[in-house]
Amino acid sequence: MKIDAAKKALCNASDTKRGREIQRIIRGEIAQKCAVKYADCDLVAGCDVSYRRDGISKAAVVVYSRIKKKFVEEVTAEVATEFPYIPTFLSFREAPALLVAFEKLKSKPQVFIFDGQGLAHPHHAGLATHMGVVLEKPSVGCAKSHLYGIYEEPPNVKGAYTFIKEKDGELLGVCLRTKVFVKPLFLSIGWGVDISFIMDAVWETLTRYRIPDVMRRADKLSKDRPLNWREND
DNA sequence: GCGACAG
DNA sequence: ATCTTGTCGC
Repeated sequence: MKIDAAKKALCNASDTKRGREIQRIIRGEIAQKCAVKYADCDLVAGCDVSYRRDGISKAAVVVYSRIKKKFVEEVTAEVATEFPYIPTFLSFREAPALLVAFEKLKSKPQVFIFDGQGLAHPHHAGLATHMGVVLEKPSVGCAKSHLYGIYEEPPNVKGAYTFIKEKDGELLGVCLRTKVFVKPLFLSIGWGVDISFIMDAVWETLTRYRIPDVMRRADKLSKDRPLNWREND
């Protein structure tokens, strides 16, 4: 799929100062209303990135067809890791590899799920929101731990959830118990979607594990090593 | 000043 | 995220 050049430029920051400026721009592009209904979507993409000590970042994107009830495409991309991991600046570390992978996609997913926050970010510019704006596609944040927002621990029952809110009460996402006796997930609104949308998108491929299958697949694929892989370089 | 801090 | 050994359980 093609990606707008101007939008791609919002994925690179020389430093955190510039990164914060970009996040302010991203925040300004957040849609006020849900433009698409999950029920009308077919292709859902799960996106993840792994990092190796040799300085390579590997992005993986898997596409699930709701109509066919199966995965229909997988792509990966490796690029040099340029940005360090700094809390609240995750986008600049993961986006470069993800963009290369997205451009390899033959299909056109209508929904993108990321391994991080969306609006549940101090500047409402988490990875999912950031990429949603860049791709101009509905996006969902699916994080394994908390970063920002006020919430309470949901009851120990599968499906139980609580809301994650901004200090002023604005809804950012939900803390969802996907499995009993296991830490809950932190879902948050990315771009162009609402609370029910992100709940449906994650629930769609949730089985016996804590993480939805679409994200587990992307995670595994991003960590796959070539067959002729060898220890010492 | 102190604690928190996606992956 | 990555690294890393053993261990518990179906």
